[in-house]
Amino acid sequence: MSNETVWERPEPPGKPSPAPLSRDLIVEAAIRLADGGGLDEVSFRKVAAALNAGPMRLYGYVETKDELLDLMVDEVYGEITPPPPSADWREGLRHVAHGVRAAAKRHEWFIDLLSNRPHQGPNALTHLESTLATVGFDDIDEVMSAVGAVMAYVFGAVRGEITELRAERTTGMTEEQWQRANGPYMERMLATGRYPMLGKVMHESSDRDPEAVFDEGLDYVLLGIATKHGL
Amino acid sequence: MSNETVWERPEPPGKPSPAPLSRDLIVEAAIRLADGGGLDEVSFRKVAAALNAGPMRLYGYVETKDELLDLMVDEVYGEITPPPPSADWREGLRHVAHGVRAAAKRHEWFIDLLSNRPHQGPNALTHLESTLATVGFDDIDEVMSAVGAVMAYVFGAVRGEITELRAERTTGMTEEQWQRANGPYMERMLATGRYPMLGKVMHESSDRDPEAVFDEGLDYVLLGIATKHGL
DNA sequence: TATTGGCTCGATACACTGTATCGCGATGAG
DNA sequence: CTCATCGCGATACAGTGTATCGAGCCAATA
Repeated sequence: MSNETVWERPEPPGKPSPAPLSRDLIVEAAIRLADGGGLDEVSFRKVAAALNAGPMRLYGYVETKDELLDLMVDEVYGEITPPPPSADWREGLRHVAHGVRAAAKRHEWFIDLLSNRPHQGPNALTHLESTLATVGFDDIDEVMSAVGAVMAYVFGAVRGEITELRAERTTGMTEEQWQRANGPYMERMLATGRYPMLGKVMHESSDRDPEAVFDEGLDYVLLGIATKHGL
Repeated sequence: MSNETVWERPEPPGKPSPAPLSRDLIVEAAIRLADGGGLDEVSFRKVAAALNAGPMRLYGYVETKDELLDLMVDEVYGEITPPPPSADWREGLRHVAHGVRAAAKRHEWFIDLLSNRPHQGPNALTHLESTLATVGFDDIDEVMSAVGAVMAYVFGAVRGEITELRAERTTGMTEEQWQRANGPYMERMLATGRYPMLGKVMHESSDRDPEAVFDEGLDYVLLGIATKHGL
């Protein structure tokens, strides 16, 4: 007869697992889903299913879907390491910029959630605090101005990168396929002769490492700040 | 007996008006709805209703909703006037930056549609062409780099402005109401003592004209470009 | 111990979305 | 006048966020 202990009992099919839930577990699951398949995968039904729960159960922990999205955003802010205190303002801002870029590349949906609501979560505030702190200017208005400009550039640049990245992925994997898909349309456009500069860009420009392009733009901003404030 | 001609026959209530339709009419209606009530107002049903048509009728002119959104975006690009040929690169880029900002403020939904797909509509291409053309650098890579950095900043900055604007509108109309609504939370946060710089910003910084802030950031970028390329 | 109260969970429902399918009705051709 | 064609839109389907409410369980009280 077989009455050995079953160490890993398979869940009875009817009631999969009444695992305890928490905000963090929900946010974690939502992020995992979003990382895997984009923001479309984040619905209360799908998140709940990923946690073996009914959709309505989530409302005990999260008021509304917008709140869940806010929590996801704040979680990403928490992943970004602050600049070391030893860094001067240029190094510090560069550190922050790269941190945001890296986080946004890990979580492509992050950049899509920027327009919804201003980010006032604890992690976002900590992130902002450390960013402000790394810029040691005396005049607080100058600090805000510099940080604001850098952040605006960073968000704009990262969004551009991700949009392009998504487009490539949609059309097909390779650059070559993209050329074949959008080539005819662009060729027709260029053939009209109304876009000489665009033609030059497409034919003569060297396609460079995205990170180098990002850094070059960032350097413009930092250099401009330094020049203007005489640093 | 009354058999006079009825010159203006009221539409029979069942069939309001079989007005002819076109892509442009549809896009125009969609933009009007979006301007009035945000992107949420743009659904095939609502757009069609605004044109006295059934929802399915639109599919004769527009393949999919994403296409409609693309058309709306391109229409906005068409509203932005190119810089005058006489402008040097700084004036030209400033002109473009202000044009984009103004357009995005007229159509707050515009900035939300940037992440979806790269903008390859005819108006967007024309816009890009004139932007490239206004930067008369010899090296095409330098042109791209400068234009890319400026556009990244502009989109990031404008998005920030609009996000803030929306937040103010959501919480309530006035700044004072906002203070009362979010004040307690922020005060509690600041009271922890973990955000000294943030506290300084909130208490000591002068709240300046958004356009001046935008211009200052833009000047950083332009100044950086000029300095780096020795102009 | 029996009962009752409360609370947690999720099934159901509602209004809405984008879009596929298909039948009706008007319009043009023979 | 009849027939065919085709554009339109009613209907349907799968999905969304979320309000409502009933069932079931757990704990405390009689």
